[in-house]
Amino acid sequence: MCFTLGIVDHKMSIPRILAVDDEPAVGEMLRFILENEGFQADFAEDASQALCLIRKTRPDLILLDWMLPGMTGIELAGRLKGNSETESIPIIMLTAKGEENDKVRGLDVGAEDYVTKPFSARELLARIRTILRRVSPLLAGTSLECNGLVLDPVSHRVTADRETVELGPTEFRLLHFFMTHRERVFSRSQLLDQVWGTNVYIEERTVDVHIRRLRKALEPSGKQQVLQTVRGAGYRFSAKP
Amino acid sequence: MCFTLGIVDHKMSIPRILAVDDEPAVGEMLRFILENEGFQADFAEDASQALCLIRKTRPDLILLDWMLPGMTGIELAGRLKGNSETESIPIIMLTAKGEENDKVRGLDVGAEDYVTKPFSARELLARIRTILRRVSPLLAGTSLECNGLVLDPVSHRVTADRETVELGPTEFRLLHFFMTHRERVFSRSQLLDQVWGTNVYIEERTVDVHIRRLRKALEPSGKQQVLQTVRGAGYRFSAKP
DNA sequence: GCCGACTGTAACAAAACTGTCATATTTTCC
DNA sequence: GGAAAATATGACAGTTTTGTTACAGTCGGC
Repeated sequence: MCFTLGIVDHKMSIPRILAVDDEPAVGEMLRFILENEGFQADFAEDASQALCLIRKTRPDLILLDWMLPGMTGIELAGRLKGNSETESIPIIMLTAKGEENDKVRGLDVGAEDYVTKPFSARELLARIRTILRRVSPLLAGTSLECNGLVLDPVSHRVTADRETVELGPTEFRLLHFFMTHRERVFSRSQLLDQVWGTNVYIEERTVDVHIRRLRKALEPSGKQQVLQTVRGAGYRFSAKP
Repeated sequence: MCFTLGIVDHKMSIPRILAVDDEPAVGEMLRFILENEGFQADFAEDASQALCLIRKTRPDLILLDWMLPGMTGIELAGRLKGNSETESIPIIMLTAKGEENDKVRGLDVGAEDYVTKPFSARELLARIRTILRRVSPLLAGTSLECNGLVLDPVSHRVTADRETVELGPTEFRLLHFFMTHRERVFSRSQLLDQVWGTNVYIEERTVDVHIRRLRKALEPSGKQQVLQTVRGAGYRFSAKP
């Protein structure tokens, strides 16, 4: 079926998320977080703008402020859920603290989840992933790509020019971190903090060893050059030589 | 003096930012944004924890919620600004919307800037950069440019007309220093102090050698002319021939 | 309890960087 | 033009940093 094909096609690309909030600052914050995580982010300030964008961009998930001028978030949610074209788009409601009882109404109206403001970036992302995984597994993994090197967090798989690359857990996390923080030097100690976790006391030279393992795993594909040594400073992931 | 050496050393490293907010979700959000941007981020939930962390980590900048349990943010700010050890640490106050008049009090107490919640990540980062640039340009980490010659402290990379220039650590520091202090002559002894560090006793002629190496590295691009010899005085970085 | 995969550490090898010196080369001033 | 001073250049050996490998301990599954 052509329609299905279209959907499938779409599902292979980067998840598109629409944030709706009357506060532009919140919108920018959301967009920052989402884009940083590799999602495609759109932002609408009110319900009509949201509807327009939904029609145009067909988001895979919607973050919806409960309180909106004109049409409230709940009304908008209800309308989306009542329309066969849009009813399958999952919605996460954003509610201000203390509006707990509203959450029931929000859920009643068909929202998949709700998050109270102020929310933590990590929590929000976790919920987004959970829902995307449930609704359409192929989407949840914002797969990261860098000329032929692809890392898919969901399937926990790395490929170089379509060839599977075998990595241990640490190497995977290391590569994931690098691919989300490109063109930037990190000292061994920073890497230990960010990839191993804070307050772990591990020899700095251990980082070298894992870099080595990662390079070795990438070697068959020639992609090991993205992991660059910056003498005296640390390591860097970069597409440029 | 040893103390001075420490400071100089410190200024070359990554900016450390402390966020203080009684709402853990906000703290996580801040940390997420800051770390993602490459800052070193710490987080404190209350004033006493903040004081402890300030003593321990010596942050380069503090994000301070106006409203804190126990001691308010303003009180804490006042205390920091009253202490000679901490008075030079810039503070950005985070105030809730509608507390506009409080902003004056915040500034009175010595805060460098204020941001109203909810804030946009981009805005917050922009203000942080502005302040860091003002307080200590070396920390801000924006890339330096001079007709085609670009030095990016973040990726620790130098390019001349888009072509990567390979530099050793000392040459990198030397160029970095020159690009942040253009159109000015420096004697060999000044350069040794500023680039190598104080209390290092090294032959002055050594500077010549590193200048030579730097020039050689820039030669392929023809950019070596920015490093000019000032006979009898030292060296100068200049865009003009 | 055994096996295999994974980690961190240590030790050695290789590579890169550094400071110094000896020797050109240039500039300045007489 | 020539001497003296200042700077440029190239080579070298010591040092530091990084690469690489081997090994032992840990953990989970079977």
